[in-house]
Amino acid sequence: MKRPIAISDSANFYVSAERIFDPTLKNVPVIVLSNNDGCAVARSDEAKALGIKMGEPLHLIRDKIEAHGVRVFSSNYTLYGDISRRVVEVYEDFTPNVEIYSIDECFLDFTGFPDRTAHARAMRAAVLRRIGVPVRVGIAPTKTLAKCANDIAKRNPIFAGVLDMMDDALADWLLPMVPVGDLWGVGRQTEKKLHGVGIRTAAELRDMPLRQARSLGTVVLERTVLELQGEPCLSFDEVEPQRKGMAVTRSAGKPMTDFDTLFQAITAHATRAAEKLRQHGLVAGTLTVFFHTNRHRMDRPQYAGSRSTRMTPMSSDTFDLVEAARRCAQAAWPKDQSRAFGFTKAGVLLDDLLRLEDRPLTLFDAQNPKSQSLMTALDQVNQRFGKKTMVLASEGMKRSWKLRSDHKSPRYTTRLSDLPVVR
DNA sequence: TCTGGGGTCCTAGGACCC
DNA sequence: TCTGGGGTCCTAGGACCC
Repeated sequence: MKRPIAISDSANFYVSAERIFDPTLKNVPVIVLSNNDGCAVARSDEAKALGIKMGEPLHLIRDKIEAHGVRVFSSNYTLYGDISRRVVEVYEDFTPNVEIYSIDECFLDFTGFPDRTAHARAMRAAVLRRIGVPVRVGIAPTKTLAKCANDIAKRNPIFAGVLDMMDDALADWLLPMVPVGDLWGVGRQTEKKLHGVGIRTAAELRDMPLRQARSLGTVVLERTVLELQGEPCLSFDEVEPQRKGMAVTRSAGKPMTDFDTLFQAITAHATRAAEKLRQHGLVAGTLTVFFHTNRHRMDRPQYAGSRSTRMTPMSSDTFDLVEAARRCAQAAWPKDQSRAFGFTKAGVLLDDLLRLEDRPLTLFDAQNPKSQSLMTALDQVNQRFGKKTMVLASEGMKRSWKLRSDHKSPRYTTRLSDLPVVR
């Protein structure tokens, strides 16, 4: 028995969110800009009709904005996050199993509803009534097909925002009309390759031999083919996965030419990154700093610098992160002083994230005068991990006692020379 | 001159997504 | 002159180990 998966997404979500609080925005062209007001990241249908493209730079559309009275907004992610959460609450009244996929999309388990279309219509009406945001729903046996159904419902008003594609015959009828490049997981590169072997529609991709899909693309394309055939390869997952990395990056209005200016930007990014870590209750194990010149200006000297460092111990402390970022920035700064580089983009990336409470215990820190004695440290290790714990001394670690999670039994290492003298 | 057969881990880069 | 920000996953290749 196939399990029906629905995907519900909001139309032009950021614009819809702005419209909730300002009725004068209805039926007029509206766009929402990216972080630095650099380009359009959301457009109302009316704005799309004017030919304003996703990600189009603001300076290229100024004429259109003036000529057609397009209403322009800076993005307000706090607001969008709040509205997103409320929409999910409504979904939860219609199914117990909700997987949040993005700020405006959820996968919903529609198992057990005899009339799925009616159920989806009722859900749609409830979201519109309670939150004020229009949503569209696609239903199918796999995520890829559900996304596809959602897309078809979005483009064809005849479906009134809901398309149930659980029926094979219906899928057989619709898939030949879907361009292969519109599929979830098929981007520009893959589309080009598929066109090269004569595959232009979703139906043709569905019928492609698995082996050919694998060799033309990767295991990802092979999974897409299977999903199109109705075999689920992407699992429905209610629990939010632990995030793996985090980034704070910005473009600079004016090119940054000296180290102090760049470091000011890096400091701001590292500070923001530390806040974000603490918000999520996380600590970072690796920090990377990068910065580069304007890549659209190949006539100017180009330079891209980046450096990573381990955070030992793992931290979400602003001072720790800024200090690590400073060392990285200095190390990555160009040695060639003869050329003046203008850096227009810089960022701080955090990796190897861990929940604060899962962080390796730092029991002994040779740099810290208050650090505990070796015996106290051993006591704590034994208390926490019992007799299975091994405590080793090695040249491996730089500063602190650290749980080596890659070993089967917990193992602590420290530098021999860092061991305190035990009296 | 010949040049094992496993592994693992790490990194860079590509592709895709919202 | 201007041209966003924040994520995930996959692969290939090198280093290193026994």
